[in-house]
Amino acid sequence: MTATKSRARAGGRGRPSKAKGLDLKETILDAAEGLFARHGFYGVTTRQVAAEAGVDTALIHYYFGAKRELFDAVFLRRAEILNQAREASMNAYVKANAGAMTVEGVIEAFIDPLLRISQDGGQGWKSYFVLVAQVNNTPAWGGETMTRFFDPVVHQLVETLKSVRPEAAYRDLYWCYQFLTGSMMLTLSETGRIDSLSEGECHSSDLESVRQRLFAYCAAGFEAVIAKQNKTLASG
Amino acid sequence: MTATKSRARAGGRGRPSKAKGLDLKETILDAAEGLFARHGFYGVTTRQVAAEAGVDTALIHYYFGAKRELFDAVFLRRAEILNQAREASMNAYVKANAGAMTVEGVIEAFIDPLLRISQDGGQGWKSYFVLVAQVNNTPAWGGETMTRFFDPVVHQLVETLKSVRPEAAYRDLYWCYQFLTGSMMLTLSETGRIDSLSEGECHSSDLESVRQRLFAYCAAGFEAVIAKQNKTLASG
DNA sequence: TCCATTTTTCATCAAGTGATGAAAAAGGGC
DNA sequence: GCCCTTTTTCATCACTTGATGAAAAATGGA
Repeated sequence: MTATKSRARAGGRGRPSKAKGLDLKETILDAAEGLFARHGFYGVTTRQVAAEAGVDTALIHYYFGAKRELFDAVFLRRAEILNQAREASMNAYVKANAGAMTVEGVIEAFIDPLLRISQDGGQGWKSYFVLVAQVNNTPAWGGETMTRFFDPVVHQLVETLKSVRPEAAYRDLYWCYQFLTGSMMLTLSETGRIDSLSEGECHSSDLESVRQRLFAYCAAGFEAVIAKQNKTLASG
Repeated sequence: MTATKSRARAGGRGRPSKAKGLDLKETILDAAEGLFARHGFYGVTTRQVAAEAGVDTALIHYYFGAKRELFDAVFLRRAEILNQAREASMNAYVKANAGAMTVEGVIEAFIDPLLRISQDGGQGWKSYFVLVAQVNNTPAWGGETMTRFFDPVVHQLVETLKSVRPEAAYRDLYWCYQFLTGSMMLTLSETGRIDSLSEGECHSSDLESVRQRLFAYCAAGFEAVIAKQNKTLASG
């Protein structure tokens, strides 16, 4: 029943220092992020967020407006950082391997920033990836949200792959991207299912093992689909 | 505000024929299934389910008890059918190709029943797959639910693959299974994202195109990971 | 036809929901 | 020190939530 009061200052009401004000906004976003990730948008109440942040309910509306706007703020906060990291990674790869790009190299440049951020970015980023994976699987408004925030970098991936394998049809590249993103999102959300399924042989949080397998897995998948479809087309 | 009254009978209250009674139970499950799939467990109220089914709210509690029990009933209804179809498909493949099984063949036997059911089973099954994909990505209780219902057939897949590639480590097979299930679930939930992403080049509902690509994609991925890990081990 | 049983409806509860307006507290500029 | 602005709290609203008990209606067996 009582609030956690973990981070907010203890005494009195009224206006605190400007620094604290900004801090509270971030504290609210952190609390909301964790809760939304665990229980989804409808599974969380503004009161829970307030309690987790150690803040009055009204303060959330003061800073963010309606509940949905709070969710959007959570989603937006890290989306830009993510896009910049991925774009930079891909540009760096293209620049460094201009003459000798491989499918696997391009895919690694696309995925690896996310794995690194998840490993080094702390719990906030872990929650954020769970959130994105959840949105990615939400039929009602998830597709639109993903499109709005992440389309450009995906098109960059597809175009780069097209330049590496000019004979590949866009249709095949988009299907393969869907397969890739499904694997990637499920992996990043670290649901723990693989832990129990493998009876301790594998661990969701072991992203180093993922790195040793996912890039090669996806690259081989892309190559196989491209080869197969071109063969089918040639013989048809 | 007013209920849809789409399917329930029009007049009077009281006990209808026994056939109608069973029908109403199914009607409620259908309505709940569609709504839960679109908006998640917390995004749906029992009143919405009642309205969609054209039924009094109290009737839902009469038949199913608490809201969560209704959800479980929805999940359970098709899980068994699904497991039987997949198990039969894999057994048939093993029997027919005892001496000459391939990784791609096994994977196809594992996935194809789901694609066929989704194509031929009507809207109810489509909703159900969205629901499963959603649960699969739910960190709080999703992993446990998936484990409870779907572990056996997954172990059957892994064991069969192990018999085809005895040199493969279980660790690799489980990781590859995770990649596979991520692709498969996202594909089955038909979010429509690939439609807008590819600007009309691909369609979520075009499962024939999926069939022509997903099996080959996953099989190549498995083979690549197995080969790479064995090479790493040998040289390490 | 009467009666025990099952199904359906109605009315309502207690708790919780998102949201808001106004007052109180704390700064900062002068 | 005074006043204007910003931040925080309090009290509360109008509504929705999941759930239930009891009454009403329909059924089927004797």
